[in-house]
Amino acid sequence: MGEDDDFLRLDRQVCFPLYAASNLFGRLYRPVLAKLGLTYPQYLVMLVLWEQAPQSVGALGEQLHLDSGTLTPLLKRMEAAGLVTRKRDTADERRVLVALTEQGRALRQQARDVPQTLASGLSLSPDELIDLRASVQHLVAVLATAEATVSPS
Amino acid sequence: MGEDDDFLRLDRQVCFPLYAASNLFGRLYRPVLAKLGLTYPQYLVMLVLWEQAPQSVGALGEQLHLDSGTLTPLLKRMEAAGLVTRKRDTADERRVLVALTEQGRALRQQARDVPQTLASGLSLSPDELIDLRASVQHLVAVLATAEATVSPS
DNA sequence: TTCAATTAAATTGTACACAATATAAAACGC
DNA sequence: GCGTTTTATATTGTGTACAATTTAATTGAA
Repeated sequence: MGEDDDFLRLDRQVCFPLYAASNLFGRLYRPVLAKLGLTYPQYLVMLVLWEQAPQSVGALGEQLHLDSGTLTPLLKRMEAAGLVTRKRDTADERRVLVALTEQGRALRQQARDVPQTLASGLSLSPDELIDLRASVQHLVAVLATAEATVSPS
Repeated sequence: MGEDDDFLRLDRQVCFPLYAASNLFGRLYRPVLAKLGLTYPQYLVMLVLWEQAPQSVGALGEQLHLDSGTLTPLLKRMEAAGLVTRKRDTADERRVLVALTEQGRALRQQARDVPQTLASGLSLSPDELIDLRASVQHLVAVLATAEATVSPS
């Protein structure tokens, strides 16, 4: 194993800590979100819908970088939980519009301090958090571009 | 929705881009790793084993931040694919030692340029990549600590 | 207008993640 | 030594992720 093999070293990977961090975040959120009756991906869907609703499944997927294969069953569970409604768009019957129920809107108040609760256990300075967020946001943009390049729409 | 609700805004979240980036990375790796007969998590296991083998399931899990519920079926598939062996540790029959087969060791050569291939499509400068890696590595350390604090061993 | 492409969701099948539980071996107290 | 506790892995059940395919609606070109 020569020098050029070293790119396979664990501590050289970006993907690896990213993967671990994402899993760890999910695990940390779980008990907090369970009190709201949400899973971590469902919470992210709610964040998107609290910004704007109704939205089509495709629009949700674009923001979350998920496709209908993931979203459809997830949204059905959220519908069963009474948080959202799913209705065919009368203007374009191919689309399904996801809207918030009263309960779904009300949940925002209960979720109000979730971010604080999580952040408070993290011993990261606000500056570190802001820098990190900007870096990862940039990475997402780059990865989304790369994805589009490989499989152009 | 007052000012203090703003922590729920999507563009304020760290977890959200992290989640998206991890998924996007997995999607980007998939076609490349498929040629090696690996999934993305399996590739990470191989990275760990290429550093040192054999290792117990628990030791693997500590490095990958995964538990036996995830690793056991994954390792069984890798065993079925002929990449690793799983043997009870004769010194402690509770443990299972995961070792590389000849094929598993040989795969490292074929994986040699996977990191380059991926990075080349990313339009991130080496410095950006190094900074990002350090930031996320730090985050993992912080998250792992938080996890240990919530549910102490 | 018609019917061949395109588009939007849903479905199918495989592979993670993880909490909770089960099982079995080792360590420990006495 | 022996029962209790702890530790290491496996199992079970739920919920994602995603490629590939299917279904149905819209668009578009002749």
